[in-house]
Amino acid sequence: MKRKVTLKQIAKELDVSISTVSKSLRDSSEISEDTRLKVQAFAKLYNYKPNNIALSLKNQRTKTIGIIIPEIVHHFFATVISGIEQIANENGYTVIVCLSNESFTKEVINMEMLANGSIDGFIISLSKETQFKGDFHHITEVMNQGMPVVMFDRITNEIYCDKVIIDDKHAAYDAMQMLIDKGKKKIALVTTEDYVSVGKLRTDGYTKALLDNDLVFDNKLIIKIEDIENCEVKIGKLIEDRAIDAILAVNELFAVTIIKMASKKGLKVPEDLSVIAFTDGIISQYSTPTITTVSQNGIKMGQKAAKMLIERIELEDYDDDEEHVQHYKTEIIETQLILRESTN
Amino acid sequence: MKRKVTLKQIAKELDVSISTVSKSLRDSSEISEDTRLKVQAFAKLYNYKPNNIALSLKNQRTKTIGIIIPEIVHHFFATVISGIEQIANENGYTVIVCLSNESFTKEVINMEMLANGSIDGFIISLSKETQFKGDFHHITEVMNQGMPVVMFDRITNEIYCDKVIIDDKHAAYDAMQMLIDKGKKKIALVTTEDYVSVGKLRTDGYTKALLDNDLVFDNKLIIKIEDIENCEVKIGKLIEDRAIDAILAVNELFAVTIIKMASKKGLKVPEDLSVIAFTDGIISQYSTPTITTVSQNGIKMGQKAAKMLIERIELEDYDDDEEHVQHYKTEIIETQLILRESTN
DNA sequence: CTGAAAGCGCTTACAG
DNA sequence: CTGAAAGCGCTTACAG
Repeated sequence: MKRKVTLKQIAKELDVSISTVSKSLRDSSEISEDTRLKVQAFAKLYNYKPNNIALSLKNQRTKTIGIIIPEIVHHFFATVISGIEQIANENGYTVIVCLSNESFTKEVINMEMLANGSIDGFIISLSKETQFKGDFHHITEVMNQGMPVVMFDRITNEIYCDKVIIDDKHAAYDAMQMLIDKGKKKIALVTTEDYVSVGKLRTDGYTKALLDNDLVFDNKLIIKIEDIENCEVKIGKLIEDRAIDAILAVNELFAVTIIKMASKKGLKVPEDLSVIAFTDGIISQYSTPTITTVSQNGIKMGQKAAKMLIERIELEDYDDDEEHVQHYKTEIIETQLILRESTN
Repeated sequence: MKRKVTLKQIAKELDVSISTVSKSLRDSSEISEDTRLKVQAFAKLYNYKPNNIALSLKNQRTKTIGIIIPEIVHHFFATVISGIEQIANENGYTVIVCLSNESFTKEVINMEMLANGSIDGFIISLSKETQFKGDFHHITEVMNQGMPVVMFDRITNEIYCDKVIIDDKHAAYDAMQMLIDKGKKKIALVTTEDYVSVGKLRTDGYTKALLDNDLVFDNKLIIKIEDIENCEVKIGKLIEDRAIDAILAVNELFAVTIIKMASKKGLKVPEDLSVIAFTDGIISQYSTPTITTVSQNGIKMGQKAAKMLIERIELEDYDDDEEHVQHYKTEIIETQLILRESTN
């Protein structure tokens, strides 16, 4: 079992100083070609690789990005990680992933844990509980320590930082307009509770589309679902009682449940009922019928977030400490309406 | 912008030595209650938290686990990460995730990157390309350096280390037996190429079940799919030409495609054709009809893998360096047949 | 009871 | 051209 070799060992073996070894390996012109080559050969032979931790401590940079998301088993978040990871890798960064499991406390603990030197910056999507409480002190705290943060998807306007989102309101509006253009008159909305930022925005878009088109806005056509487990009854009732001709759902799980319930009640999708969902995930592609969606390009969101964060990190290396103008940006990722079988 | 405070700063502020501060904060009995409390109060006020990187360097332990998986957008892998993360967190570990994207080279690069001090151990599921090449030098290398590795799901027998798998062969056998008991005679298998370890094992189970039940084994009923994109034709042909009454699919994407193609060809599932899939993911629950699956409990696999790794890491802290007997284990996670609408 | 020193693995300004 | 020293932030055996 040959443990990893260190500069010290190489130095001893070659009977030179540690400094000489270090400089040789970094191709310093200070060192004679002779010893430089000798050291390099030896290092190669023993497969020397500098210790990341030591470098991190020395450089005060870890070259790693901390990601905090509510759940990894949601396809959308997995997609975002995938995008982040790609850009991170291209730039020599690695990625630490922590899950809040929608819990405020776990989100805070994770952030504090990572903030103590483990990472150079955060990419975060807030947990439901955090959005509900409206307590963002953990975010401000790390930002005050000079650690850059970019938020995506589930954000808050109370924090001023880099953000990447889709234009949820606009996207909902467009989806609605499409349904309205197809002649739908009585369109329901199946959404989450208002404290989830994206849910609220999509509701706004829904409402605006109705009003702009002089259609009746009926509160009873909006149902807000707390958790997916027991939504079937609510959805069933909606379909039964209201004689609606289309539904906009804020995620594909809701949409597929709607389709199931519709079929149980003897309604055909899309003939009797059109369905559009937010979040273009696996389910939409494989359900029967396939589901028309507003695609949130998670990969792109992740890529963008990673780019913004890395830029911020590496910018800070220059004008360190200086109270420079922090020009934070909010990037809007374009959505796309992907037409499938659930609308006609 | 108050940057993170260090021991040094506290020491200076309080006009004591760094050692005194350090000891005070660790409740050392060497220190007088007086100064201990004073230091602790000050540290609390300034929200002092020890720097992880410095601790890692000092302790030669990072308290982080490196995960390398082929893809994060596969629900199964996301589940496993979720399980790992949970156990890791409970034990004070964080988790670094790297994706190989099914590429051998990326797998190697990621491993080398993490092996240089960033983590205490690996949990890995091999990329397809790695399994195809049969080149595992990167694994042996890190193991030789004394870094524990546990492999899950996509493993290799050529490496002797801790492993956690499901009994793929047995699970396939059971699924087959269930179909056979229901009177199915002509059962097809839709699988991956043989170099994917789990694909091979499931094929073995399929074959054995047929032979044990004195049914005809027909090579034409096995189709091997390289990638999901262009499998529809192959599957369509299978259904059309062979007059089969059931199909075992090695993942749910294949299964849902089978169902789609069957419906196109005018066959009803499960009336005309029963379908069972490996991997109980989101799709199986939401497709129409819902799909009977062999559930691979990813959460449990992740938990088990994390437990094994942490145990190994912390065991090594004791008998460091000693060439102790390395009693590696292979844990088998139980699978379960989840009956749904795609079988009758 | 307190603090100086050594050390984890590295880099780099400085001396010789 | 080479090496000793200081330093990143911490801990701990040892001296006083």
